[in-house]
Amino acid sequence: MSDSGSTAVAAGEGPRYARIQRVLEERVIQGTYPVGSLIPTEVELAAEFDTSRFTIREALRYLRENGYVERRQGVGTRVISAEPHSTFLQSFGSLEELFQVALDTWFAILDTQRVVLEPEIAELVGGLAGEEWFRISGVRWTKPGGQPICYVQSFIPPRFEEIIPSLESHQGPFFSLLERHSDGKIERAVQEIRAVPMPPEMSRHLGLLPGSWSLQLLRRYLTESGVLIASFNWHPADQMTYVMNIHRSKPALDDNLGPGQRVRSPSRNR
Amino acid sequence: MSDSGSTAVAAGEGPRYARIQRVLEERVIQGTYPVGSLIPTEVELAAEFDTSRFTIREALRYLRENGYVERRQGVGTRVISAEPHSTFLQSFGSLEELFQVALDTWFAILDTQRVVLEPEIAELVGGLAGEEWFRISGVRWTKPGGQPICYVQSFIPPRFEEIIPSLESHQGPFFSLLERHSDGKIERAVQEIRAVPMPPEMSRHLGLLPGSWSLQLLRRYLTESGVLIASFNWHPADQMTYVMNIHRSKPALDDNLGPGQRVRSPSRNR
DNA sequence: GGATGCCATTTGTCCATACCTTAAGCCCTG
DNA sequence: CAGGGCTTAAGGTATGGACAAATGGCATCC
Repeated sequence: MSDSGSTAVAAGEGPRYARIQRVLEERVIQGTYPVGSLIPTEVELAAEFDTSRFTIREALRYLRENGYVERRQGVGTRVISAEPHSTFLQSFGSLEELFQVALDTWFAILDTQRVVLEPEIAELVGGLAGEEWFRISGVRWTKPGGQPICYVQSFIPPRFEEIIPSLESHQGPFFSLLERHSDGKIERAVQEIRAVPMPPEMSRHLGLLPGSWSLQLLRRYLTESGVLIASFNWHPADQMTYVMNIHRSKPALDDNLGPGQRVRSPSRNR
Repeated sequence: MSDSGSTAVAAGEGPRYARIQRVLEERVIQGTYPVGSLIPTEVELAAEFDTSRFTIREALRYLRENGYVERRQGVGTRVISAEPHSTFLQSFGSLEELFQVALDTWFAILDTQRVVLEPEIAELVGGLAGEEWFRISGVRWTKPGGQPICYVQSFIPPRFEEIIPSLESHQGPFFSLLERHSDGKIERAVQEIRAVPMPPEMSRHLGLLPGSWSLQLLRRYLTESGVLIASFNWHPADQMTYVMNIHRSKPALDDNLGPGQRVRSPSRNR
């Protein structure tokens, strides 16, 4: 189609570095520069395109930011992928957005216990069977005395023993308080979503009939020293939809659709 | 705490642009440069830090990439946020990752129909009540004659009428074929997750008892000209967990945990 | 008073050059 | 043959300059 690849500055519009960037990108995608190989050095490319090293670096910056190449001082620029990295994203301005409801709602603790992890639970919360963790159970409400939203059980590893009492009077998400008393910041979170029968005790607390079902959200917040907290949230199936927005490339900056969960209008029963 | 903010090059290690970058970031966070205001020009900052414009630009690049400021030629650098943009994100190398199972599994079409959208469905798929869309129903299997994984209903807007026949023999996800015949690329996808009773007809096709429950995933793929396709996936509740990984700042490049869904081992019954 | 055009300001692009840091390979030495 | 030091090559950081392009305000002209 085009005769790009010739040494003449590539056809096209826009600044020089952008044109060179497109040529280099195509060479990577086409395999002219195979994955795993080193592409020509900055000086060589500058000579080929009859430009300065500055302009070449600007073009290579794009290739690096899009995951095509990695660059190392003393080595060179190596192709690591023939296609761009991460074309779709879901973004969260903060971890609270994962749990957006927390801000407008009210949480009542029912009890706090030391519990020994059974093998099944241990696997889910990220601990070892037999360890003694803390378990805080409670119900989230729209407002004090209002509608129940979900039943919550949070499992907290034993190393936070001193913090447990202060959690009971804490406003806001538990993980943010724990993060302040932890070595490192939260690096990662994992969320698992299932449909499970609502356990009888929880049905009672939420005012549901026995045998009803729930959408269960399990979130583990992880620091470099391990699990910070793992929380189960049982939502009545007919009141909960988990919604997520995935964007191409760059998330819209002004997108306040509130990624995360939304409570379904209670009219839709079946 | 520190005496940063003085004109002397900020204490700290690393290259000059990185030190300046930290100073400027702090000024934005602290409100020394209020949101909405213009910060000093590149030339002024270069004079303040006794460095070149290049170094200042390198520092400002960081502020821009992290959503603190926006820059416009002829205007200047304006503070748009006192906190970094998008501190957590979930990344997808491709849209197929949302639906990772599709690659290793096999889809059997049960029927294709023109259907008039009822108001309730119309809202979910992103169409208007009364429109005539196409509905393709089928079952996804581990392999031909193997275990059923989920029941699928895909709703496709009328403008793709000519494509419908070729979908029946198409390998791979429908949306990728539709995208090729569409005006624009897929810009956005929305996924909604619910726990709903498995409709009786689908229970039969999946070999389940009546009254069983499902984890329902609804995905809408959107281009600039509207909905490309909307698919409902009903997974037997005890065989499905939807797992998502959220990372701080930069997604791990070598993270092949396979974000998306995983089929739970069938041993875990209750 | 309103439209138009000019001009100063500010960031965007680009150049030539220099030195530093890192990495890898080579050679010399023990 | 092994180890350490030297050389070389590459990208990383930095300077100082120059011109281009976009913007917004000001002055001017109708």
